[in-house]
Amino acid sequence: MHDTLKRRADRDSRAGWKQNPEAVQANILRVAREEFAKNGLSGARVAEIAARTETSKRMIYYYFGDKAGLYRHALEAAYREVRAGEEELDLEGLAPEAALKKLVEFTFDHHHRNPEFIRLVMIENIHHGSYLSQSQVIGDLNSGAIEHLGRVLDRGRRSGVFRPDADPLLVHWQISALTFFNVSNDATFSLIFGDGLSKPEGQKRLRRWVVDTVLRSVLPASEIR
Amino acid sequence: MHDTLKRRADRDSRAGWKQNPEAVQANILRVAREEFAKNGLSGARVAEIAARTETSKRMIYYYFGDKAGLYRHALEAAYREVRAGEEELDLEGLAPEAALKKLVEFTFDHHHRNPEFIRLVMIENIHHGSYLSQSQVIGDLNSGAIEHLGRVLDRGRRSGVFRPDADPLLVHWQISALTFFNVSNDATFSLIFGDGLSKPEGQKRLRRWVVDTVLRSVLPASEIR
Amino acid sequence: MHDTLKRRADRDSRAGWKQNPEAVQANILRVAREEFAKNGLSGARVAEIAARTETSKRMIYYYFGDKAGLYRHALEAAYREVRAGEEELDLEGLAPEAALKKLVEFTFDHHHRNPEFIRLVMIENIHHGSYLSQSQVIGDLNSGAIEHLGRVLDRGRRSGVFRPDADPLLVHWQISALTFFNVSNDATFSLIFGDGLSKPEGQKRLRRWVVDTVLRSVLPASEIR
Amino acid sequence: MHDTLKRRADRDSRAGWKQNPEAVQANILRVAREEFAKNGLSGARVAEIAARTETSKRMIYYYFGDKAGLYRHALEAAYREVRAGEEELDLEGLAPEAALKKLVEFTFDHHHRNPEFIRLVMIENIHHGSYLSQSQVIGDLNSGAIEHLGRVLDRGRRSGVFRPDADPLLVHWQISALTFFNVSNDATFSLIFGDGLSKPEGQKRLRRWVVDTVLRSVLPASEIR
DNA sequence: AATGAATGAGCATTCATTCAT
DNA sequence: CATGAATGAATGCTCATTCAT
Repeated sequence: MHDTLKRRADRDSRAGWKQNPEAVQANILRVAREEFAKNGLSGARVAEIAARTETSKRMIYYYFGDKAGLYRHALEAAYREVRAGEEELDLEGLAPEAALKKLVEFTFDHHHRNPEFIRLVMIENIHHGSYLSQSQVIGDLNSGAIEHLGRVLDRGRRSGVFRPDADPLLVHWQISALTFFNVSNDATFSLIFGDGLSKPEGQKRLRRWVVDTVLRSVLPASEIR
Repeated sequence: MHDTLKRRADRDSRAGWKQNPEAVQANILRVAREEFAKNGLSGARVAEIAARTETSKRMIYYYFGDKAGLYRHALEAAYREVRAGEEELDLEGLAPEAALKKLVEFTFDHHHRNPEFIRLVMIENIHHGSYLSQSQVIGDLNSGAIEHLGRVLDRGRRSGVFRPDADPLLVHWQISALTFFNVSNDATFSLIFGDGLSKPEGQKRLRRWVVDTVLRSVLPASEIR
Repeated sequence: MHDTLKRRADRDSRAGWKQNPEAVQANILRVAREEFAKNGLSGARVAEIAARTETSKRMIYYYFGDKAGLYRHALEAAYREVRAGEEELDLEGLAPEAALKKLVEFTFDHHHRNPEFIRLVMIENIHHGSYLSQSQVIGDLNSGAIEHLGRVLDRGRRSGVFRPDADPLLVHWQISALTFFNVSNDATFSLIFGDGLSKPEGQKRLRRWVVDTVLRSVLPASEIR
Repeated sequence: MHDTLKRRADRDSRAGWKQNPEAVQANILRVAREEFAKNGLSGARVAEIAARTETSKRMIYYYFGDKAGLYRHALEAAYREVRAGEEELDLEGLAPEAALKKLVEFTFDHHHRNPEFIRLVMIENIHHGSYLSQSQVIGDLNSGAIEHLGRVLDRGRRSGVFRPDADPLLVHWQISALTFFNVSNDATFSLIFGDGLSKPEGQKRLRRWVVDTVLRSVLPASEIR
């Protein structure tokens, strides 16, 4: 072990992660994501974020420039994490229908488990996407998802289990809509129609219903009428 | 004609709708809805709302108590308007499939034409529905939509064109998800996947796709496999 | 006495000058001028100005927008006051030489008695005149001074006591330079060359010297050689 | 060649003037002078100075203690440079009138060419000379200028071309005032009376006018009346 | 001698809200 | 009912300066 590394390790075990820029930034970003997700961009308070951090308000400005910069970085980090999760999903070895089913279920579960990410995206839409548009990460986001899905649909089309005009963009849009709405609009939907679908049992039904809906939507027309 | 009414009429014809409580309140609510929809609850500024109003800041507090009260009233007004729109829709005279199609198309178009309402609902979900829950209107909202849809599905089930387990709540949820997401997530979706689906041509395709998806989802299982 | 005036008077004697916008603004401006003159634009503290005021920091922003706006108004007010002082000076009844002498002495004394004004002008020059240039008052400042002096010089030229090419702009410039420098550079000059000229006796000598210099500069060339 | 010197030379030829204390300090001082002249003492930013420097913020504190210390050193350096310029002026070989003329012209031109120095002096006066008073250089500044001028005036007095009561301090004061004001108050004067005197042609007129004024002021009284 | 990281006190400014008339 | 004036508690942000290596 190098001397400097040893010293840093010593320090870290003593004074925590201080004098360790990456850790400080990660710590700030984690708290910022929570606060922005909870209160929105203008609703979040820099002082509150700083207070919940292991460092000071000053460091937020040192690393992220201003509140908007912090928000942008938190948003980027959230997107990057999601992207990383999607990468791990291996659909190539499955039959087309099973692969599509798995993808929908994964997305449904992912969004369900990550309401913070959903809320950040809601907030970003409230702001007309103006912060995401300034970010570097947008470019990276496009490629993957559609291509993955495209390959699955291709295979299904060739084997005749999917309709020939199945469009990966539309299917992805549909999966997104159904799994996103489930989290994003839970509050108002429950208020108006009761929380039956929000409870574990309801979520199970909903999950099956969503999977079924997506699969049906890509079946060959002949299979239906 | 009563004296006071006469005076009011005089005043109205002179200074417009001033000194006319209902009109003043409506004017405030209209501006408030726009501002809240554009900037969110904490993002909206009472001063800005007042400035765009034909009256003063003081009147906002006079009629609505505080900022939260104004927001709640604006939200209620928006929901009430939507509700009124749904009432007008007459599905009883149509065949089940045509009725369902019409309902989906109506909802799709309505949400598309009323992004302000969509944004208010998004904002309310950001706030966990805590303002809608305090409102008087929630009670009125439930009944209608589901019952309407329920009757259509019933008729379809009886005539065998819809699957026997078609659940109006799930179908309504699905229609909401697809038509809501279309407006709510337009910004981020366009940013990531291009704005092809946002443009008129894309919206047409999407509309057909949504209708198709919903209809397929309620077909009898036997019809598919 | 009108009722409202009476009420205001009552209030004023009770709660001071509050609810009296002009007085509040004047009070703020007076303190602001002192603070800006003492510490410069960036050196002055809004909080400090507010503290020395009879009102609050909030009112400064209510009436003047921001710190720069307050500075601009304070600068304008100072210039306006000077202008008003110049107006009172009546030179028309005096012989040309006596009139010029009186003008120089008046300017010398005025600047000497109003170091705060001098300092504000110094500060404004440090800022390249960018605030004065945005102000409305600049236009009013030009006309008077040069014209007054021009008439005096005209009379002197005609009676042969002043040189024919005496230019009011240059003479004014000269008077300004000598009387302004006396106040503006007192600190450094005293430090380097001793404070003899700063003390009352020295100021008397300087005043005579300045008057003499100006008068000599406008004598006909023939009178000198 | 000593080893350490050799190393330094190696370093210097590689990394420029780094690791060369005098050069680093000079570099800092040059930038500091510019920034202080442009923005004033409180208006200047240590971070900005450091950024425009070839070294770091830490070095500023290492060499100059704090912001005030840096300002003081920058001010001193500026004065020292001016002083060095004055030394070079050789008036001894000229006739008294020619010598005085040359001195005035030199001062006028010098100030015109060195607005940064003028601005530093303005700033120091804004601060009541409190930094210059702590400086070591003040002592050196006095002697030269007045003595030089005194010898010229002496010679003129003896030959009868200058008035017997011509006081070198007053004449110096006058030269300073006229040439300093020309630069220091250019912004506000131009704003109020037009920029005619600021342009090259105007500066020529002003220069002649200033020389003329100073010369006339020291003529024997008998010569005038 | 040198550098990136860190700090706390302070600063200009804003906001929802209430007062006085 | 209506309106300009007034308020205090925050809020985002900056600055000179020091620490750790």
